[in-house]
Amino acid sequence: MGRPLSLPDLSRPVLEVAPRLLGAHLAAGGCTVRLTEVEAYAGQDDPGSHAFRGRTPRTQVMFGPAGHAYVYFTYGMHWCMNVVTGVDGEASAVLLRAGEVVEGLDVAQARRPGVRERDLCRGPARLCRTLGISGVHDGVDLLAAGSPVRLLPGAAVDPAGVRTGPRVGVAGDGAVAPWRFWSDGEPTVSPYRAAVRRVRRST
DNA sequence: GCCAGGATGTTCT
DNA sequence: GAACATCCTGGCA
Repeated sequence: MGRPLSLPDLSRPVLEVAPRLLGAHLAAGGCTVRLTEVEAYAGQDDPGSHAFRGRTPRTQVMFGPAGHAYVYFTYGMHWCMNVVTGVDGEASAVLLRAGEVVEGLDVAQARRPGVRERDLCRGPARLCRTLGISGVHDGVDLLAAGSPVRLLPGAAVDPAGVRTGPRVGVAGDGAVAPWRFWSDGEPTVSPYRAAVRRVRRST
């Protein structure tokens, strides 16, 4: 702590930007969230990225300039939000996995009745739901003053408290880059759940 | 408390 | 047709 409160240059490489987004604030839907867990997706270099197989209508925002929101719909009912990083055309982004509500808690709890405060933004889909983020926010400029979703400077995080981990499920030939970043000791960071192949109900 | 399984629609092969 | 960067509910310890 104690470092000046400022946002990282989002046009830098995603693995550099991701840890520096911890502690930043995300304001939307009358609430402000302090980011506590993020995950980097490096586009062409990450088999787990939506953009790995190339540009599609769905992922075209990831290929655009940094500072925009890439919001996608998954599992039939959940929205997840990324912050596009890197230079134009690189398709890298940072998935916002978890956060803590620091402003507008009453609004958040009204939107999510019965949910404990620490669970409001514990998980990428819950974070979006609590903030009211959906597909209409796909591609918005997070740095524009008039945007419905804004990324703002927050509380600087002690680099020593930033923990990293390789993503399980992504096969790496040799060393695997630490894709996930989270603030140590944050109750809003959920334990990692190994990817399980879902068995679909037979038709 | 933890674990297993179902839900639900868009995207891509 | 199958996968999917997930969440919620119910059952059991």
